[in-house]
Amino acid sequence: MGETAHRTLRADAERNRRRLLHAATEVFCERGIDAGVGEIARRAGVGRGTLFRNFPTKEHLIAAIVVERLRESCARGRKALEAPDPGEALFELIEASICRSATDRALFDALADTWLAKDEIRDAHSALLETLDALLRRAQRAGAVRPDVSAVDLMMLVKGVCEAAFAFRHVNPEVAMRQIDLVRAALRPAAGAPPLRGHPPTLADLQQPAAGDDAKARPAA
Amino acid sequence: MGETAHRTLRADAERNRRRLLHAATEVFCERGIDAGVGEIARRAGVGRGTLFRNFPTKEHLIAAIVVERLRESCARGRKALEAPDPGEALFELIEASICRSATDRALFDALADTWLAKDEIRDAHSALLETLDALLRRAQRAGAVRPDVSAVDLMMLVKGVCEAAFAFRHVNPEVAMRQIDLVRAALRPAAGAPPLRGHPPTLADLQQPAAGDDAKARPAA
DNA sequence: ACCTGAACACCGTTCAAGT
DNA sequence: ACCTGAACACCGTTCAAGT
Repeated sequence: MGETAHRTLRADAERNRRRLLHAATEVFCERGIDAGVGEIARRAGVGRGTLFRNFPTKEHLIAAIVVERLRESCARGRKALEAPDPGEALFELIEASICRSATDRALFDALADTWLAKDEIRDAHSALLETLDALLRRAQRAGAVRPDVSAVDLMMLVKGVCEAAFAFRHVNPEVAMRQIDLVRAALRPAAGAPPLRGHPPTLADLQQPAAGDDAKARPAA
Repeated sequence: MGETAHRTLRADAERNRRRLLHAATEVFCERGIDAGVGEIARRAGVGRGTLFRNFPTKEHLIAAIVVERLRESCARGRKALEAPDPGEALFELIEASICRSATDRALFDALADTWLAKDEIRDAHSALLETLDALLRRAQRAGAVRPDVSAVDLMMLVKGVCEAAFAFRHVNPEVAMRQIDLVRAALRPAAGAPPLRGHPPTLADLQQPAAGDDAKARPAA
């Protein structure tokens, strides 16, 4: 298992795959996720058929990008584990995530049940969550973060803030900073504040095979 | 100006319009926003053409639903202004929003610049924000909420939490409760905590005509 | 093996013909 | 005035023919 697990491709095929991923990242950032696959293929300099040879479907192409971002984020997290101040290491990672939310938007979009159903994404996501958990526990041991929050709680909070910050990226970049400050305040060890209700959600909670899709999707009204 | 500003429709037309809105709300909740307009028309018992006579485009149909939700939410906010405890009135409204996020998802999706560009949505959104502002100031005067957050800060934070809660609605409903508690902690008047950086974003900040679309949409990479 | 673009199916939208 | 469904354009996906 490792980097070259994907059975070796012909040189030109490998190059096309990389070009497609690069072009797709660009195009999705510019025109949004609904951008046509035709433009992606054109910008990558290949035929439309080649896109579907490398990625069985548009969703798979998106998933590949998401996995890339998840892995990068995980790597940043592991580096942060070596930083001297446990609290600041965690907060700076959060801050970086929020600031990168323009480009990493796909990352956070992927943390919904639809996408987590995909195996590769779920695996990369688990790895990230474990790293986040290590960072969080370290910060908690140092007394920088309240002890009752779990990594899943934190991930959800940050996901939300990132999406909100992204939605308003054009109108006022300063609000992102303020959201970060609010997250810090939420995580601060509370003096007389009540603890979080319920019990801390665990990684396993997120990995129940998404019950929806066609099982019990009927709404009330 | 008022409720019957929309010039009177023929009886059957008015009925079709309502049926379409109802069917669309249902279908979007079940199958998501990408559900086909064909199914909506079928469930409403009208031809596809009728849908486009009432709503010039699928986006307009969605916008109509969003405006409905924004108005409802605004009404709940005004009612909360009359509740005795200023702090709890605000927090309960937030809690209600998060719990309704499954059905009100469209509401929060609409608080991105793309949608705020639409006049009707922007107006309904302004009204909601003004109500929220009144609730917030009242809670701040009562000392229940730190004085440096603005209604826009709060709206963004809640939007994020709602979307995160929605994304995990199937896996663990308890996490929503915990997110609410985190929001409460973030808003608590902080003892020795640093104030939010920058200056409080105002309603006007959100209403700059979204600069994007085709002006300066070029990304870095 | 892999690439390509014409062909297919699907969905949002339009419009000529109906009442 | 309003309704309808066939027709159009567009986009994701497939596949027979090429190298």
